[in-house]
Amino acid sequence: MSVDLPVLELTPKTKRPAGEPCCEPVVYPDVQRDHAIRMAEVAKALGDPIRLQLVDVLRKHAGKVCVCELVPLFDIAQPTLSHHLKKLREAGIVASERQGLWAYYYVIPDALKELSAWLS
Amino acid sequence: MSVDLPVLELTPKTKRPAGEPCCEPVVYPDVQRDHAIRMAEVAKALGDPIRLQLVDVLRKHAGKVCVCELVPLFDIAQPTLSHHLKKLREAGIVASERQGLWAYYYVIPDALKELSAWLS
DNA sequence: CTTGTAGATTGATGAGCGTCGATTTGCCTG
DNA sequence: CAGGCAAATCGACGCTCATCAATCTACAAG
Repeated sequence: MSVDLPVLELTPKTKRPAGEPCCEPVVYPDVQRDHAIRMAEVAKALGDPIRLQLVDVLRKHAGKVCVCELVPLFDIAQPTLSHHLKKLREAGIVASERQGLWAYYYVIPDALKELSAWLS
Repeated sequence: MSVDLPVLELTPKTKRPAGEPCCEPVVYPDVQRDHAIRMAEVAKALGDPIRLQLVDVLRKHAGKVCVCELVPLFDIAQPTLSHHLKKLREAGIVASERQGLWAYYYVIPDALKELSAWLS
């Protein structure tokens, strides 16, 4: 998990037959280590079909959505949905707000911005 | 893992106190099940810092990049890098081409398109 | 044919994930 | 206070993951 970048050597260390370079020297990653870790964290959270659809619902719906509305949308048990929402919360993609018995979830503005910008 | 969508009921099944709706009926996910699965597959592959940086290098570098140029960029063993490249291949993000001893990798055009479009 | 090298594969290990049933927590209402 | 409900947490299950050392597979050069 140690991605110590900026240690690029444009002339690779591995020996190779003289006069036969396998390819042009490569560009080293522009994305800094921290950004890569952050974006990978978001991508990982989106790496489950249910969580991706959860984010999709929350994004399409302006405002906050009650969990009790989300449960019947998916064919999974309530604790499993709660687990997925927790993952999205831990990834900083969504946030929640309690009001009495119900919990309301919403997508944090610009949470997907960095990854989106890198992808396009 | 069964996300049988289009079975949305706009009037949720769960009982609730009459006259006290917890929220407006929610929109059901626009993304079809297949698209969600496909995009989650791509997102999952990008959900590792090293793989994300690998894709970043390959994207920034026009043309194909030799594996021997990639190895010294990251602080991981060669089999581990090979493993990550395989994951990216299986996710349909990159492809490879062998020429003699060397293997060249490149990002498949438009492989990230769907996810990118959904994110923005 | 033998040696050396690039890259992929295998096997093992320890950690994490998705799922569920059961339980707990917190709040509202009689 | 007692009962009920929404949502979160717990505990357990089987499975996948990232990682490495060791091995294997092609291929090139002497």
